[in-house]
Amino acid sequence: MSRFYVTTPIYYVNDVPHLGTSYTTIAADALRRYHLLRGQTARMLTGTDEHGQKMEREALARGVSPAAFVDAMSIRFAEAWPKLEIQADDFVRTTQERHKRRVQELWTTIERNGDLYEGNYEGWYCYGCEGYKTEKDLLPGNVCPLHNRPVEWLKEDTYFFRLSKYVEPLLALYREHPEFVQPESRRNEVVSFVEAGLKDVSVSRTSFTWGIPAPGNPRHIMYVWFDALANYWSVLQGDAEREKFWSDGKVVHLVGKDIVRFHAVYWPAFLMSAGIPLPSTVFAHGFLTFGGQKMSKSLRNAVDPIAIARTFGAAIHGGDAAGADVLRYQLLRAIAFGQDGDFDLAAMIERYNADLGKNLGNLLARTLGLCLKMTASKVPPAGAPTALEKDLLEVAEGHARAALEAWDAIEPHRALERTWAIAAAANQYVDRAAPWAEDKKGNRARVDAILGTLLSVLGLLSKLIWPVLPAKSDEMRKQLGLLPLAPAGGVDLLSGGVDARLPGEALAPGAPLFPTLDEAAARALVEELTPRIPEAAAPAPPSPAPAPAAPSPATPPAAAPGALSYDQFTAVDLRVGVVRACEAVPKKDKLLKLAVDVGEPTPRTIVAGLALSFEPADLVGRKVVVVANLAPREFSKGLVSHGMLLATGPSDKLVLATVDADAAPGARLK
RNA sequence: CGCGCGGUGGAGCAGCCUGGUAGCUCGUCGGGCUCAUAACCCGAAGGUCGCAGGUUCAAAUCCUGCCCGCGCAACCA
Repeated sequence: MSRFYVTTPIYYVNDVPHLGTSYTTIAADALRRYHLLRGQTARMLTGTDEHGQKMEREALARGVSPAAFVDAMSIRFAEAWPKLEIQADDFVRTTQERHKRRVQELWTTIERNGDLYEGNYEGWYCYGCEGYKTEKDLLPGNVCPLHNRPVEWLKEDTYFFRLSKYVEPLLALYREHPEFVQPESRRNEVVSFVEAGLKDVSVSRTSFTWGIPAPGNPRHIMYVWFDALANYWSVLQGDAEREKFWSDGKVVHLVGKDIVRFHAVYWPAFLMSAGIPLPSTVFAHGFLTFGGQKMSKSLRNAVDPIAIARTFGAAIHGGDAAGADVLRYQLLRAIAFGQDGDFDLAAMIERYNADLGKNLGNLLARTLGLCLKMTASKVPPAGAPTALEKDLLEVAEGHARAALEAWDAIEPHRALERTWAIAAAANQYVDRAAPWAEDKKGNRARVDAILGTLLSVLGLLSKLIWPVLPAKSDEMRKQLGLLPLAPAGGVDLLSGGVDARLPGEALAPGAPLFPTLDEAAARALVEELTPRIPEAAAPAPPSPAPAPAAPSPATPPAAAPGALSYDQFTAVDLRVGVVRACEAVPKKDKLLKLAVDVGEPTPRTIVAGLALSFEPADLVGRKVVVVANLAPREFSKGLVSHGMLLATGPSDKLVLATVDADAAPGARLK
């Protein structure tokens, strides 16, 4: 019996379960269910990534221990997924002992095989940024552009992994197993990245403690990616049956396209080094937009997939599970898996009405309605098939086969397209066969043959939809007088195509499976589900006053909003400046780079978004008001602004704040 | 030379890897049926597959160049 093992990335515990992570996790669950239906032993893993310096800081900032902090955060993920009808077989947390122990073993193996060596990571370190800078990030004189002060050359002890050794083995892997990275566009990206050569990577840090210590040298904490990637493998270890998923199964890592490189380069290299078999496939899906808008951080937090499921479920009188099913369907049907896509509420409702309501739902309702009238809601005796029945069955089984192939190729959108083609064919068939006309003619045998065929096809459909719409599959099967699917290992429930039903079995017609939403209901639903983004996102009118260079999150809302103390005001160093030179900034069509004399030995470089309102030449000689003590801001390599000009108006009709005639450059405003 | 994605009937998309009558959903128009969730079925209108070259018997599909959108990145400091 073959094994199938699918994983999602482990989500950074400081994040929330949003639409993007839900998308990956739903896809993983659908694949798990598909393989179960095929009689395979299928296993799905998701979890949370809980280590790292950022986590440590975050916890300390709240005055709690990192361990307590991640406990509280992780549970939000564990609790979210079942609400979307996702049933992971395991939920890994990188802070779990079972994981840590195995990662340390992995480390030891790699070290023993000679692929780890101690060295030190050297670089320019900015204490302000708390991070290393590369040469190109720096201004002449090795000054950090953000903090306007010199960086220091620091050395930190670290272990390196000999990634450079694996260029050829990795290229061979991609060549011999083109399915290892999918889709192909991502594979090309990875191949060209590796072809450009690989440098050894630093895999430990000594500057923080919240992580897994290196065996034998606990001063070193494993770099988070080393720790995190290993989860897919670590949680299977120690149990003979579970280990077989890795050693003798198909292993699929589902990832977002942003983290392909880690999964398709680092991870297989680690495994090669340790002599552990490689996963079968790293499949990268695309990114989602929401109603055509990019998923900004605030939007991402505002769009709650669980609320969408709940609200939709209520709107169709089906409960949370029904709503989750519809969300799952929309995500997997409307977006080509592997490509970027848009999630649009109105489109979801439209597709719900069309595909789920009018096509599949109505097919079930009309069939059961016919049976109620003509067979007393019992499965009729089998009848001799005519060309109509043969055609339908042939078409249905052809689509079913194509759907299975699509699932095998990890193309849920195609699998669903083919599945729904069966329902469409069955609707056509009802019209052609016209059982109501046969009934009027008193042609019992024909009526029985037709309705029996429809019931069989509906039975097939109830199975094909199960990976994506598990709750609705159960409901549909109940109405058809069938038990809910409970795939048991070893039996391929989809190999048989259309199964005939036993005559006499009772049907149980019920409420519409997918009641359609009329225009008013649809509008109300979109209205209700459209996220309200907190006021921060509202476009602020251009203000002549600079925002105070606020020590932001430390002091939250308690203080009177907007009111500055006198001291705060005087902290803003406003000075008179004279523009000495001005030029456009290449490739930045809104920006001008100015040299402004503020009474200092050399004019300051200030970058301002004035290009839509002024020609560079018109500004030379103008007297302006400058915020002189604003933190420097880097726009691109080497282009740093040391101050801000005051202006007002829309961006294409700005008016500069200025002062009367006599003020000298550098004069302070008060 | 920053990275990536896209441009296919009115709207939204698939097809492109593995060239061979341009497909799906919605919308529009006409008809049918009456079992069904104002549903379903049939038919029609509507497309220079961004542009220009090239390869080929044959190009939406492969190659080259260009144009136009969008996302990311450090574009109002």
